[in-house]
Amino acid sequence: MNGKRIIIYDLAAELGISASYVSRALNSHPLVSKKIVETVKKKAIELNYKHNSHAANLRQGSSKTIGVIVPHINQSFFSEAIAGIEEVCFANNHSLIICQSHESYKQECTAIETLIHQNVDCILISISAETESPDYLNEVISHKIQLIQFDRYLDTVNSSRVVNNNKEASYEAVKKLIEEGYRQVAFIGGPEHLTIFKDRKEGYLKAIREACLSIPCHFIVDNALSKEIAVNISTELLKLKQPPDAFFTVSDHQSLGVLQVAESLGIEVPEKLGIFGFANEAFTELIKPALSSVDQKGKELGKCAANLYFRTIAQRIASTETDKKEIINSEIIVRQSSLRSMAAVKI
Amino acid sequence: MNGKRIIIYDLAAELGISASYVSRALNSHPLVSKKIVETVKKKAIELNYKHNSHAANLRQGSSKTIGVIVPHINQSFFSEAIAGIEEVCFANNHSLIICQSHESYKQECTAIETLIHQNVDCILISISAETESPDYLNEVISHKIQLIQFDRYLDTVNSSRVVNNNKEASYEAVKKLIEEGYRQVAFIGGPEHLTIFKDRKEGYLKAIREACLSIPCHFIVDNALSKEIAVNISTELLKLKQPPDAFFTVSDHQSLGVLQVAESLGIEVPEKLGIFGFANEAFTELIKPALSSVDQKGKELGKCAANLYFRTIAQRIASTETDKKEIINSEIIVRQSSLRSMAAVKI
DNA sequence: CTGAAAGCGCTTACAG
DNA sequence: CTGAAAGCGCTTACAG
Repeated sequence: MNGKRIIIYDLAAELGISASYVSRALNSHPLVSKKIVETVKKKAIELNYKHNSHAANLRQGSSKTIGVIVPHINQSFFSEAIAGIEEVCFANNHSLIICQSHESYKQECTAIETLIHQNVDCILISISAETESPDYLNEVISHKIQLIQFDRYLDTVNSSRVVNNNKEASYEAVKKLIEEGYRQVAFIGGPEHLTIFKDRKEGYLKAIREACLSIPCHFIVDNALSKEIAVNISTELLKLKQPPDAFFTVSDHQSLGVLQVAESLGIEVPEKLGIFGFANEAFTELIKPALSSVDQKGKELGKCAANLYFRTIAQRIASTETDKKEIINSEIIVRQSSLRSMAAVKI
Repeated sequence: MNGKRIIIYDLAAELGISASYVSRALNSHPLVSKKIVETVKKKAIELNYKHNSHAANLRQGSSKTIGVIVPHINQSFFSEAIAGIEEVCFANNHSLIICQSHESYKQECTAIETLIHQNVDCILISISAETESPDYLNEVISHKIQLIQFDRYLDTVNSSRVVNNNKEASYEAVKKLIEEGYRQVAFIGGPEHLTIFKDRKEGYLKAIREACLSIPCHFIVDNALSKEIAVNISTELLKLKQPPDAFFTVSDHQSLGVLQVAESLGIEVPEKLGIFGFANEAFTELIKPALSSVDQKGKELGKCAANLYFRTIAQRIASTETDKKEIINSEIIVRQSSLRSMAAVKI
């Protein structure tokens, strides 16, 4: 191994043909005979030649790279979505750059900047809880980079998007709680500027309304998207004279907080308190009582989001003409934490 | 917004200066006056100019990008390590490309190929369970890309590396089990060609030897790095006439499997069976009984690994001269699953 | 079927 | 302090 990287010109010199021809051969251009393609590729391997994507990208104006930005890579839903995106990108011969916003608007902007500098062809994003302004997302669009939002999105931005049937899923989940006989179902929500959390709340409200339950307004808390906040809220509510007898939360971590508070206060779940989470994190089926939740089908959603991009470029349509809204149906998973009737039987 | 991307020449034309000067100003070159730097940067923002990293990289021969390859991004240890790497990269103005091998050698090779094509300056890798051959890693080195292995490494490859004190940690963990009075401690290990698993096994053996315990050899099982396999093995062992009274496993998922088997067989943990895992996954403190484990200090380890690279380039040393082996001390976390004495007190 | 030449957008050694 | 020119490694329209 000598010091220099092997480039197309080295191959050309070795083979006694022109660099352009080598390039075409390497790309299996139809006008190059199979025999030459083979010879060139063999020589490339022999000399340990590696294609330099940056140079090709610069010339072609496309990086064949897509970027994905999520709040956290270690949450089940996001890591599954990324697995789905990866699969599709891989099948389409594109690279993937994964960034985390860590729920911070500032870090999200940095990630977007980086991806623009990297000249990605498309950005798939699930926005941070802090993000309210559409400015940075519009910046992406103004740079002719395809933008696809998934799960958490801003509806003030014109882009394709893939989301779950959040309203319906929440409605079903809360209905399950009501069917189990819970009457005072509290709600712990997320930031209101994110439509998915607004939708989950609406689903909750619809189920409550339909059952003609009267819920005190302090049982409905928005903008509480963390275990810590959920712990504080549920502690407060459960110590009331007239406490809620169930919680529906927009994330599993919030539900986990509620569960731990119930435990420390000696309130039995599901007998005295029903709990229903959202996202079907890995831990939900491991804890006791196992937590009821909503499976968002992250992998399927990720695949769908990525396919949206590849379908668009395959059809060579400008992004603005093709803003698609796709819905992935989630699955209600009822476990012990919301099964009062079963618990009664068990005793 | 018109269709074309704004480039340095556009700025130059607008400002009536040369492109080279604009480039220098944008990079705050010392020979350019503060005033001009400011004017140029202001104009850049005004025209919505974005630096094209690919072009710069091509010219400079460095991409200011580092790649990281891990088996799975959604395991606590790896996602923490990535968070640490991210932090250091960000502080040093470098981008990060994250790839998953999904424990597959083939996918790992693909990831390495991609990163070479992307011209990354450095690859940080924790290899897949399947990886036995050093060929692909050596390929990285032969392309003058810095290679740093962390956690799971191949010692047949010459590279810097950062690992935990696996042997000592395992020794301590098993000693804790022995101190609690467990005498027939079984071991469920990982692939033997990975040194970290060999080390964990050695730590186990050392503790066993030191306590002069005699363990039947079928209590020691290698190459069983998944929950499913651990379930099979522990089912088999626990049904023996003379079953083990404790398990030490090299991952938390294996321990989880053992725990679930114990539960289904009606074997009380920790009273009749002690369990000790490894990695301190998020679920370990959520399940019941809470699982004893070893915290690998993933974030610290990730930071250390990334810093290894930045320190090297800061000192402009060829990689071969600087192969460093760094050790991150892990922390033994004793929880209910291995605390027989406490359980006795409780009753 | 094959090659010479230009150009993607940037940086930098060289010259002034 | 400032600019003209070359070049990073590739691809492709053009020409033959």
